[in-house]
Amino acid sequence: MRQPLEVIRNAGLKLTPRRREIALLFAETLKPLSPLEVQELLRKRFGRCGLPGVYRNLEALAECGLLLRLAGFGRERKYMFCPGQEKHHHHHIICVSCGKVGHVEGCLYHEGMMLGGYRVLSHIVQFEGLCENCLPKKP
Amino acid sequence: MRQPLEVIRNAGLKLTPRRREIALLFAETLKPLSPLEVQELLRKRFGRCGLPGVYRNLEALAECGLLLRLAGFGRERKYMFCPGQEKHHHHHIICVSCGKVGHVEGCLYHEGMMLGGYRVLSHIVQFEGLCENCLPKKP
DNA sequence: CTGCGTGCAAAGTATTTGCAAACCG
DNA sequence: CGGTTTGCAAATACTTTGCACGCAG
Repeated sequence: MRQPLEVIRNAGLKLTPRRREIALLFAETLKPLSPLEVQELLRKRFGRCGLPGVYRNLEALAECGLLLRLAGFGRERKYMFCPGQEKHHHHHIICVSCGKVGHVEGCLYHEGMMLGGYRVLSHIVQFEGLCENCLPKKP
Repeated sequence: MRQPLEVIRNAGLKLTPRRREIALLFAETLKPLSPLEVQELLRKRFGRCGLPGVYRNLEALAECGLLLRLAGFGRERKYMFCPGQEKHHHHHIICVSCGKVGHVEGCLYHEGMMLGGYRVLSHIVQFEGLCENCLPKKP
């Protein structure tokens, strides 16, 4: 797994305390977090922290590939840590019970293929399910 | 293809002018529309029309299966007409050039299957591409 | 030093709610 | 007639911007 702080440096971003805290928070948590949740967690751990800064950092970290923007229908933005290799195409599955994010390998869709008369340029694939730990609880 | 107005009646919703206009607008347009776009189109065609009513109707029509909420990353909500059978599992592909929505049959994922150690409960799959008409323009 | 990064306050956008009047069935 | 549905105004939720100060490189 790539080292979060290295990724930030390689992207030409400064490694400020705020940035470092956010990156490590996601690396430890491994769950989808909204900007507001990130702010609350940072406040508990490190004192004050402005929401605009959180938004800017989440975008910056998503831009450099460390975080992933989550697809969804609502107006709520969510990000999560993506520990995979940059060039490795894969998708994610989120546990509806505990929020843990898993990786799904072997995607069957790829750029350029034809589907229903269209040439595919990009796709969103995202799963919800139950992880190994939560399965026994909800059989 | 199901008759939009029938679907509304069967869902126990009243068939008001506003509702009828929205349903027919989507049935004719066959493109993803945001609440604001819907309001503007209705205003042009039928005079005034309140945004809250549009929001409520879009949700109601999505609830009864006539419209589909579009997945995405932004904060902008989009809906589109879904002329398929209710029980027929399929996904959609949106032309990035003209916005036309096509159907993709034969999804390879289904409820209950195991993926990466998770039991799948639901999934979002959505494509962007170029439709037959727009393909020649962008070779 | 220099310019990116930060917090704060304030501005934007998108969506939702309360309510009285209008309307379908 | 009675419960939905509607438009309007206002409230809410979420996100972005402007700006002066602070800190990494």
